[in-house]
Amino acid sequence: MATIYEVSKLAGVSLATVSRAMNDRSRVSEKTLAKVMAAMEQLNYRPNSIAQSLAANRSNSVGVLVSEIHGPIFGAMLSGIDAELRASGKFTLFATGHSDREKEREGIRFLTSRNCDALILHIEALTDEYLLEHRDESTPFVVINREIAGMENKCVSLDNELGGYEATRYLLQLGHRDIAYISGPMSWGDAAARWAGHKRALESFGVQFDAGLMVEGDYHERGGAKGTTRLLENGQPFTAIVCANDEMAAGAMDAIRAKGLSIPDDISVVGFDNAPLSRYLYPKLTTIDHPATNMGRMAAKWVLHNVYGIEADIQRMFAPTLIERASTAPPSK
Amino acid sequence: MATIYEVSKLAGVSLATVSRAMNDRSRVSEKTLAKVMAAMEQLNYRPNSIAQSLAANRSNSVGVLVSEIHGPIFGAMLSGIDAELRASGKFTLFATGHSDREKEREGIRFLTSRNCDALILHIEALTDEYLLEHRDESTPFVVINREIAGMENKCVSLDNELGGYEATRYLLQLGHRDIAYISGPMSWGDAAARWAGHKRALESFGVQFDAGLMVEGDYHERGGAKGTTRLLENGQPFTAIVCANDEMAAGAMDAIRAKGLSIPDDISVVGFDNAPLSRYLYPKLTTIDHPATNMGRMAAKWVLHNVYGIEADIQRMFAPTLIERASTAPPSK
DNA sequence: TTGTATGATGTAAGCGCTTACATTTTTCTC
DNA sequence: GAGAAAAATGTAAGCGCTTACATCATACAA
Repeated sequence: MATIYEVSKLAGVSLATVSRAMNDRSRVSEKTLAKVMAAMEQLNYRPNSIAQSLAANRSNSVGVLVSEIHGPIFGAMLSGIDAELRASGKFTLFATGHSDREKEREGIRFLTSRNCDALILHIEALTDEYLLEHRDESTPFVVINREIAGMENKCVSLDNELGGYEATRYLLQLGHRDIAYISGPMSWGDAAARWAGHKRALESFGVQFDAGLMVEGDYHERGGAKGTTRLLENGQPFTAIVCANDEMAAGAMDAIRAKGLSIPDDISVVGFDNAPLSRYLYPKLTTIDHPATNMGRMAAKWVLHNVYGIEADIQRMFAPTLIERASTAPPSK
Repeated sequence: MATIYEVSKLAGVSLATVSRAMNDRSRVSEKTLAKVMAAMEQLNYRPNSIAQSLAANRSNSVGVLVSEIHGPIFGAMLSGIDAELRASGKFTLFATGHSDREKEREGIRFLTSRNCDALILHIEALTDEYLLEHRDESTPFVVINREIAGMENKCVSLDNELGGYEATRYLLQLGHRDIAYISGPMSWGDAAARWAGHKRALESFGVQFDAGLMVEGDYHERGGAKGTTRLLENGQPFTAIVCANDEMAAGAMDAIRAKGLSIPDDISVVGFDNAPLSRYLYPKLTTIDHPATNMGRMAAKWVLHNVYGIEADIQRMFAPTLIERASTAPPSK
């Protein structure tokens, strides 16, 4: 493999000039630039990116830590990150945190040990406090899909409260008044926010909140099914149910059908995330779209802007939108 | 950040000894090792992995090129790769190829430009010829989910023919004899193999293959729906349909229902891949499991073994298995 | 004792770049 | 056309490691 040294010799210039020709063309005369380019071409020269990193003390790579890559939205997220980063010639280093506190910490260490210039973190187990403590450490990071008080400027997140609001508002507008709700684990920020949005929607329509129509779920299909069964057997009637994510909605649908009820004639169902699966449920699920790809892009842009000084408009907060499909209808009577 | 130099000074030994203490303990006396470790501890020394890469001419990172990360099985695949690679301290560099020939080529160049020690390729657009031409280039690679004649030893793949066989055999065993088939694009190796398996199953049960029951699809939901509609309107009766992947099966289900037929009572449906969506279809889809995670792990092991000399058992070919769910039943009459 | 393996450690030359600073060349001003 | 500013180029010192080779210490055999 040709090195910069050979190029400089062939072009009849110094090392420094070749380096400048690559990194800062403005500081090289046109004639020289042409000579250098020709020499590079002739030798099929490819700069050694590792050597560049060492000399420049910048690795041009950013680490991405994702909780579970096979989850419904991480693929989309990673895809957005990759697109944006690659367009600027930055490498994406990938690692998984498995929603486990120790593994997430270890993942960060691992990525950091490769001298990443920045980190994009999609993590669930590490506490806000931990992140706040490390906010000023040498490797800068953005947190994606999570809102941390005290470091909002390092967060790219979804307006979950608004999403929760929109989901319920849609049902209210259809005419529903008895609306059940299955939340995510309430200790998670997004679950709490979605739930808060639900209550705000009820309030704004003057509907009294009924504690008997709410169950705390776990964001999994099983939890959705169990919660729905419980609500159904409670005796408290309802004509619609909002689930704090699509997987629980899938479970809810099964549970509803298992009771011999039909969707949406007897009960309307709304999910959250617009995960791929939501399009395949029967009937297709009305849900709240999670702009994961765009959020991924934005996290990448944040890094490009804040770490590499590349011009970019940063949008921290994303507004989710309702996707109307077939699992909802006006209440039957 | 402390460097190896400071460690050597504090420990009262030379640079070389510290380096050896890190890389090849056997060549350092116990006493010295202890001193070095103590010094490292005291300085909170972390080796600079970039410098190591440059000096050792090995980057300890492997590039992974995936066609579409948000597709149904790539997440699982990447997850397996990451798990295996990280366990050996190797970094995973990620890039996307978007199933486009030029982008895949560019993705390989991009990854290679970071001096990856090896590449794991999940690509669709680049031709066998291209890969064969580059098989002996400086950066070794494995191809995942694809079987290339002439370089089988660099391929980790699924026995698609067997999968196709199993899918149809299952229906035959249930008693079906009129079995429709929607293939993937026949120019793709896996689509052709699945189709071949289907025909072999028919043969082995002495069922005459009927060209009127086969449609070439595109691996997408729409294609599955359109193909099924066509078959249904053909007039040629059938009691079961095999789709060469789950997305087409989803489309097929919609088309079948649109004709007022029921699944599985009127028509049984079998998919292929066991993608997450298959569990959410209604009724839940009987399908062929694609062991993507294990194949990812295996591709990583291939690299660990062939590039880094780490002991590992390599299995090139994976056998898919049938997952029985609710979309299939014996023919009604 | 001397000689010779053997093992432990040190010396120093890179790996292929970037970049501060020095030097040379060009351009501009009057 | 002299002098100064600006632009282009060169020199050389690293960046933080690995590793071939040299050196030194120790153990053991004859």
